Amino acid sequence: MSKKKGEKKAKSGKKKELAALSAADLAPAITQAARSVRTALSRSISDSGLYAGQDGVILALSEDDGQTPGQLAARLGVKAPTMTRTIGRMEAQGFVERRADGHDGRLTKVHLTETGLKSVESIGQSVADCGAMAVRGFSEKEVRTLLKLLRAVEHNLQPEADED
Amino acid sequence: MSKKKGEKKAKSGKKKELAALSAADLAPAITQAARSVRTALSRSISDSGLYAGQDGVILALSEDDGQTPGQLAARLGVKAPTMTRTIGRMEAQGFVERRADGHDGRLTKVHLTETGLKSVESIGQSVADCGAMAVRGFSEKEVRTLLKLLRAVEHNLQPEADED
DNA sequence: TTCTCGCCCTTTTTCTTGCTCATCGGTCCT
DNA sequence: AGGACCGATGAGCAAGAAAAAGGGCGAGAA
Repeated sequence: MSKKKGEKKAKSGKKKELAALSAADLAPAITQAARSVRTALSRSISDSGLYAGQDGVILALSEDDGQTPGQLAARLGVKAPTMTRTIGRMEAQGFVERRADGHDGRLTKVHLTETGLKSVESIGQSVADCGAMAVRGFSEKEVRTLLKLLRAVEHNLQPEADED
Repeated sequence: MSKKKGEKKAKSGKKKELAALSAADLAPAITQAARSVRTALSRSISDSGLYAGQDGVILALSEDDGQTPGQLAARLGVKAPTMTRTIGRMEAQGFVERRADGHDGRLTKVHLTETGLKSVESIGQSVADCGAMAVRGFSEKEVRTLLKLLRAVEHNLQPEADED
């Protein structure tokens, strides 16, 4: 175990290489961690009848009902087509419903149904439970640090937020 | 595992509640961060002709050529069927090739082709570049901390690795 | 005032990854 | 041999992205 590969191609011998090696390990690490979280969350919310990715829609709607698909997509960090399909699936499942906006005919408001409303608590609990399990053994400070770094990573990767 | 939810998010003003709230934010945060990483990486390696998720196969094979799909799946943290399909796609793209193992007829060894071999450097560079961009502005210690916490999260979420 | 063009939002389509369940084939043990 | 086991693969379902189409609203021009 701990098969440290040490050096790779050894192009340059700068100290920056150490940082680069750590950074190179970050993409796989975050990908795998996210997969684990996604899988665990998927199991937790499967008994509520929905899939991973749908929980965010429920929770976002529970805070502000009647958002448009575009708003939901921006809020959850996915693209509009993805949100459209997710909403369609959830509408077929009976969790949400689409309503045309009276003022703007091109807008579609998404509302929670009774079923969706009743699932809010369960979903929130599942998300919190999953998160709690993920940070099991973490100190308060570590959790906050992880959150902070995660958001910083996300911010660094935003194409438009490039104020550099 | 304690499926007990017990307390809600309303009463009981304990310090644990704060942790629960932070933990509840973790799942969305890590999901979004991973999406950003995945998207950025996808863009970086798209000019090499492959998609997100294929980079790990190339890099894993560049370290140990001739691994089986099962080994690759375990190494990259995905399930075997996923790896089978990814390998099939990459084989069609000409990056890898399957070879039957002489000793065990049920084993399939995956090898890099010339094209795959030539893409190794580019892929590694893209992954490192993406990681570097993700941790832009981070100190060396912060990067290491993030890596450590990410791996701890992943470890916490392993169902079988429950030595608790 | 009315018509038309451009823009924004939504939706559709196509591609890939990923998981779960199920199947097939080869090995190894009994 | 025959059956159990392991590894690879196939089918089905869903998320997510990019490209492109459809539709309505508003602003500008005649």
